[in-house]
Amino acid sequence: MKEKGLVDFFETYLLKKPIFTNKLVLQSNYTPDQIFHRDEQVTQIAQVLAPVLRGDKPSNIFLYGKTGTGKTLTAKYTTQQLLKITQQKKLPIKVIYVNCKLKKLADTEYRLVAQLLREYGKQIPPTGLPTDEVYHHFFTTLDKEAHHLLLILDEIDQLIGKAGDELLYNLTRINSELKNTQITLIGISNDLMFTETLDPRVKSSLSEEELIFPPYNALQIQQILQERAKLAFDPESLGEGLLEKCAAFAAREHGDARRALELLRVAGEIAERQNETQIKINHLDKAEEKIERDRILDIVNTQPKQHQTTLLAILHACAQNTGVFTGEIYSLYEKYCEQTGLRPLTQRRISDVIAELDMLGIIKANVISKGRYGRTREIRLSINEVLVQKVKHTLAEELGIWS
DNA sequence: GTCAATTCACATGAAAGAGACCACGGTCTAGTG
DNA sequence: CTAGACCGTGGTCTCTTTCATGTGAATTGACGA
Repeated sequence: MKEKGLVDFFETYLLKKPIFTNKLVLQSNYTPDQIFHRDEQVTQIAQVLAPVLRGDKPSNIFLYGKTGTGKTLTAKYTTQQLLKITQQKKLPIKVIYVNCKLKKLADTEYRLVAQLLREYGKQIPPTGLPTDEVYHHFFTTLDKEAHHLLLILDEIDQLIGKAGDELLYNLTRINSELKNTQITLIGISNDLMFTETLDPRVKSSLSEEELIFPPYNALQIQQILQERAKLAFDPESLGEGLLEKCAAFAAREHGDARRALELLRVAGEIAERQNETQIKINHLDKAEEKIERDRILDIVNTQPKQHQTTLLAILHACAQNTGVFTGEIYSLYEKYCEQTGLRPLTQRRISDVIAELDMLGIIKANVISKGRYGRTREIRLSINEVLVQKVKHTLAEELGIWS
């Protein structure tokens, strides 16, 4: 009577006292009514943007800070508050938020402009049109109705990395070409060194105002967690010292509030799944493990075959966590390619693939010079042994390599 | 022993090609009145 | 006459190759003490 068992399960599930009262609050896209420990930044942004209310063009702003320091949140919050006023007073102001990191959405020049046009209700094909034409379309759309556009470009470094800074130059220049409409850019970046790589012209016009978001400290994260936890959980379901521990975890990693919230959410899910009514410290530990494991496995599974093969070669070569070099990896990789019938890529490409895997945090690859014996990358694993075995297994299965 | 030149094994950059995907306009074809 | 199928052209985008240049310290070998 399998069916009966399942019905029972669902029924008892419903009867059970839920741990979460509102899970959405812990999701990263949630904007709370009140922002903590970012008063200074909120006021500064507000001060810079305020002229827009009188119809003047505000300076462009650039927001820096590591992940989870509340940049996006603060920018969204401030513009939302601004919009409340403009709607009351019927001022023609529009805010568009674009996350440039989202693949297939806004990670190239064409796609960004197409995405902006979509915000204005125009349908633009995902590809096929010349970029000039899309720009032209954008210009006429913008200028048709006099208004002021606040354009928030999140993770702008990703966009520039791929599309070049010409795009920003075009955007900052638009204002002189449009008659009725003005654009103010709000750039957000995780990378503090980002503007150094920009064309000086772009740099000076883009970062007329700069704002740095310092990491939260453990106490601040704790308060943020407390406020969210009030909304997200039943007060009794939080174990003793839980939030403190959670905050400490996150503070260890450069004060990443997003991570702290995720940790709390996953810990809650684990507790719920284990039929417990309270989240305890050990759930936090498990949550941390699970997040890391899921992240790595997710990355590994979504990599292209060539990357997977390269990674497998690295995993096998770095058996005792000793450093290995690009050359060794490449010959092992070639062997695997032969086994699976995959066409091997050139060493040049594999060199880049290794660098990409490094960026993803699965391996650690440092360029070292061995003097007379050349220059190469010394590659080490940066995931723990248990996970290595798991990844190896997944990859071997995926690629059909057994050694 | 000192110091500059050499050398290795790649790293790193730039440019260009291949192939997938897509829009658009023109042409062809079959169905309809 | 018209809607839909089909084709060629021209565009973007990603992944890859090819060619060229760069790099940093161990090693080598000339030189002088």
